[in-house]
Amino acid sequence: MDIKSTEKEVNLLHERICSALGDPTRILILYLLSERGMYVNEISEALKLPQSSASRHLRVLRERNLVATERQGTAILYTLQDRRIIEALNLMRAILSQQLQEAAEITGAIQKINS
Amino acid sequence: MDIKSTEKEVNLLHERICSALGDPTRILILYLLSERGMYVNEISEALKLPQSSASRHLRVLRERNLVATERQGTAILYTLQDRRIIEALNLMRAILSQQLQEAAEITGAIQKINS
DNA sequence: TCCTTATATGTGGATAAGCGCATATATAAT
DNA sequence: ATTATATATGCGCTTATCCACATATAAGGA
Repeated sequence: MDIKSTEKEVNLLHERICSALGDPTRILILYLLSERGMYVNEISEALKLPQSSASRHLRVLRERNLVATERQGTAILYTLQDRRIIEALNLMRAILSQQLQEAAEITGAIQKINS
Repeated sequence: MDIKSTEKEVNLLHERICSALGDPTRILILYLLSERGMYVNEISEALKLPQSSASRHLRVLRERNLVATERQGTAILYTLQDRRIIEALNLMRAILSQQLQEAAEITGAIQKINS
């Protein structure tokens, strides 16, 4: 039951996307960009981040080809490279909301027992 | 263009799934489990991991409700909690394979120019 | 050219993640 | 009770990540 080395390489690449998603701020950025392209300062204001932090997070996303950039004068517009990343995030959101619902049901059941 | 605090909380939870996916070994484990339930030692052998590493990775996945456990005698069977996580991973894989394809086309074009 | 705006990066410090070794715990069998 | 098997955890170490401050770069306008 071994994993082939080629498959391992794909999964290593795979990990490049996943670890980019491993930071909550970057998830928020992706959701922001899913609505419209934005400039660095817009993002840093929306998320109340120091400009340098926003820039660095965006760099990670760009290095992993999750966002694209386009210079417009002195500003740089960041946009989603591939909207399917939002689909992937929404799938996780669906899993989460089900977990939360189940947790609430358990909490409710416990409260019933205790009352 | 502010993010509501409730939304922020959801995204924090969200991050719990994503950061679990942020490790290549855990991605491999999830793919293994997508085929069938497995015991810790099976996983550690398949991935050539020390038993303690496999156990720790599985704990992370369990704490985030991505896998479920069931004791069977002295062994513990790990299974996927929600197959949609594999859908999410496959979406990322699709994004990746497109990126790789585009990269190959660029490489090919450069080789043509240079020849 | 000098100044302003927008973005990127160098740096240091704090925190977390991952690893392997050794050891502890839990179940089952003799 | 002792032993064997399967899994989990304590520990120290190394490495990676994130942050915020200050500074650098890049483009545009006066």
